[in-house]
Amino acid sequence: MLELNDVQGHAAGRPPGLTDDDLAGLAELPLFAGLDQAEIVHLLANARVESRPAGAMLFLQGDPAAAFFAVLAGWVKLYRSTEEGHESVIAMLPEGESFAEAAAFEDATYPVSAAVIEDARLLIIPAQPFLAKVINDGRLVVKMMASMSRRLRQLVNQVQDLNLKSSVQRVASYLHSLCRVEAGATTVDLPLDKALIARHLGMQPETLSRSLARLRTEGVVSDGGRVSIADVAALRRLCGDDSHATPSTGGAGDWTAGAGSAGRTIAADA
Amino acid sequence: MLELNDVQGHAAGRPPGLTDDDLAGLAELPLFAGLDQAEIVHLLANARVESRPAGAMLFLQGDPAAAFFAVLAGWVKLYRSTEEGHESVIAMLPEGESFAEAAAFEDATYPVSAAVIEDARLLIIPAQPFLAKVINDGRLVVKMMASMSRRLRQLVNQVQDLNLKSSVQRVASYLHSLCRVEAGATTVDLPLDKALIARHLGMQPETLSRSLARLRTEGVVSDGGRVSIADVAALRRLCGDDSHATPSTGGAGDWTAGAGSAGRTIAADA
DNA sequence: GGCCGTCCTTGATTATGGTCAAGCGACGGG
DNA sequence: CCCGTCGCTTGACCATAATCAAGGACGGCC
Repeated sequence: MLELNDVQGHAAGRPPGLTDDDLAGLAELPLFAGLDQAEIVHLLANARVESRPAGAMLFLQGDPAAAFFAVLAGWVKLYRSTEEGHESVIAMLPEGESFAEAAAFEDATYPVSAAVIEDARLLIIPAQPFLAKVINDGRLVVKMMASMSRRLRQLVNQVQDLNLKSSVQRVASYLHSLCRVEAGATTVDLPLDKALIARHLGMQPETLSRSLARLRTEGVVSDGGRVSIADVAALRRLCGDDSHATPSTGGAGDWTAGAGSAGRTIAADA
Repeated sequence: MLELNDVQGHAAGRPPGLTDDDLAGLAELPLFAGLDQAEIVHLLANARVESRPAGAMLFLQGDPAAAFFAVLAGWVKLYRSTEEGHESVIAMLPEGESFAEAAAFEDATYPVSAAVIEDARLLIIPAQPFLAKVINDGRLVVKMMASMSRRLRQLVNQVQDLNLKSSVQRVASYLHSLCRVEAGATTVDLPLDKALIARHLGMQPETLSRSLARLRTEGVVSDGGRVSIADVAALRRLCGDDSHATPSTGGAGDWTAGAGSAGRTIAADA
């Protein structure tokens, strides 16, 4: 468990350990988009950078939410688990994603647990000082809300997909979300363990395996972590995202946050 | 479809049709909690009240989100549907709930469709003027974010329940969320059609029926819309909400928004 | 190289829930 | 009163995915 309570210290300068690269990355976060570096550094007074190895717990569901986070490098998962060992992965977050803003700004507890799934560098931002600065700045408020709104949409998608898509369709949607092209052939790299992806898609690893096998007849060939797709348009047709009223959110089911293999999924923002 | 665009008019007084009772109800909304009536009325300049019969559509997924809503009376459902006629009910909202704030404040589109499921009176609040007032008021910003945060938690719960609970457990959780007592025997009234509840719980009506039948052996007897529960504590044990780290969110799986039979589930808020 | 991990796949079996179909009771209208 | 419809329940059957179990590929390590 991290020590989230030492809020004191270095009120002025840049958080120790935060590189120029990091700063450039943060500027891509919806939360900070459009701000210049000086403003960002000002907001991040009290923040700090920490490295955590894969497997490290960041917080448990129910912990008091004193801080929120940004992933500078590596991957983090948000999940819930039952005592029988079953777990539901709510989100897998790559470099360039922030999380737990919503929980932190309330004086509430984290609604999920968070763990590092690939060695990570994290920016840890104590909530209170950050919010004090944000609340009186209209621009920041809008960004903050936009961030939360994005999460809401992701979760709505997740609920809908769990309810009315088959496992094959969910896998197809996930693969489609990894594609960087609209049509034709392409190849994507699975960013993480298949077991983890399976849980994120709400299925067992065996089912993911079988789903990929079934997709082979549709021109989707997976070899290790590399998946080659003969026809992205055909793949999209398999997703079942026909809905009948969704010309909005871009592509397929939008399988959660940072699906893009390299992170930086970030949108230009309003 | 409602006409959301006539934003002009009655910039000063109380929205026409808004009764004292309504105002008292609104003061219970997290969004308005702690504000006096004058402030609320000021915020609601431009808002208006409309009555809609059961079955009326409020907006479709993908429509531009120009306004958000509060339910003054009746019930509204938020849902997604596929062209095959399958639908996933994201939320069922009773009197005293507001919805679509998140979508409206962005210049985005609604991520779900909304329809009246029980004759309703609605407060329709055009987003732009409302937000202009909110953004510069720290108190309101906090409330707005709290509202969105609550929604996030609900959705997280919904995802987790869909992932790792059986249909019987989901029904048990739902029933438990309707209980007003912590232990002992009680009786609850199902606020809506069983078919609707089923879809909200991510199952078919037949499965809901069968789940209730299975619960009969556990002291849960349903007769029409009335369900008598022999032992609430025993019911809670069936929910599977053991997680191993959730002393927080009060009771069981927290099956979405306004579960309380009479509406007014509202929390005191921070 | 040989061994033992982990990760992934595949097969066989089971269980959960969806689908199709029939039946029942309540209600409302002719 | 009869006869619709509607909402709900029940049954039979089937599809999907979970579970249990085994085996294979790969990589690290001695």
